Amino acid sequence: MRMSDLVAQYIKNILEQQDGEAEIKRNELATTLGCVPSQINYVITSRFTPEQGYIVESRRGGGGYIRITRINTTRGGAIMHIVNSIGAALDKATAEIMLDNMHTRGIIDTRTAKLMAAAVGERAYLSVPQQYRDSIRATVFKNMLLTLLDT
Amino acid sequence: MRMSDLVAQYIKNILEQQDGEAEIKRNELATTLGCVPSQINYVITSRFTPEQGYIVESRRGGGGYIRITRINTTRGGAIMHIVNSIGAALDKATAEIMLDNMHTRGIIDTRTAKLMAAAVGERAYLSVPQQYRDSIRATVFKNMLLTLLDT
DNA sequence: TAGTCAAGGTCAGAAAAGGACAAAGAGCGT
DNA sequence: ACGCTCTTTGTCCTTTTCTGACCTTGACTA
Repeated sequence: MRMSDLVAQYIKNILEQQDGEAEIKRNELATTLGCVPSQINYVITSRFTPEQGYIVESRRGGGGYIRITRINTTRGGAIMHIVNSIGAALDKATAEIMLDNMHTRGIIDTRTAKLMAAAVGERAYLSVPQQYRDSIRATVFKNMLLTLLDT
Repeated sequence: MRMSDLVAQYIKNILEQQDGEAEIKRNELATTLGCVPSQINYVITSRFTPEQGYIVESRRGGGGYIRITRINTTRGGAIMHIVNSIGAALDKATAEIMLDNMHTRGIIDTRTAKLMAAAVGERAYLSVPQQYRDSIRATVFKNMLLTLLDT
């Protein structure tokens, strides 16, 4: 398993146990998991962004910390938030992160996540020139998200 | 025996042993079988297509992989039949008829039908030239259909 | 207040994978 | 022999992860 996944999982566990709030010490966690400290930053910037529904605060110096908070919203609010965060284009990786997130937050079930992932997966767009892919993906994704609102 | 057949065979063996799911490392497999890495791609795109009942996902970067999932085609005979009846292009009207049909036959529920309809609706394709729309729609639709069979 | 130590932050670069695509080769039917 | 399709290979590209060197911030203390 990738180090980054391990770190992400570790943090998610804490979030789960502590009701959406995890406070960690960067160096300590790095030592515990056996990685360099900057790896923690990498994981946070790649997997715990605002787009993905997290707020990250931190403090340097003695007694410093990194606090990760999961944003709590209603289902509809969360979906609208995601819809609004999608611009004219959307790449596959971002779409997958969003789906994964909605899934872990219980907004969509596994089946739905897979169905939607199939609709935005790269393999569905091979027949069309690069330049168009991310824009169709964006609209397809948004349209699907909107239907989730009235269920 | 052709290299491509060998590769296909190898993957099928794994699928056999691992209950329909094979996760491979492209470079590793290429080395094992003594071929260039891109040969693996060729085999996948030519022999593990949606029409043939396979879902393929992959990831780049450190710890990357290619995962091939075989769909249970007997259980989903009806769906596979539909997948194969779709050619390289699919217009919105036909897609909707298919969805309606599947819904009536109880193959998919209302929610799923709506979700899928959103993914193939004309609104999602406005940003792309006409000539491409029906072909993307076809692949998006096929890919989604396959996930319905995924256990 | 200056100095020191304890955090965390940044960023660039290397490494690890897989993807796309074009060109060349092999086979096969007519 | 010719043309068409399927295979094979190689080259270059993109994405994702990992690491380390160097920077900034904050608390404490002499």
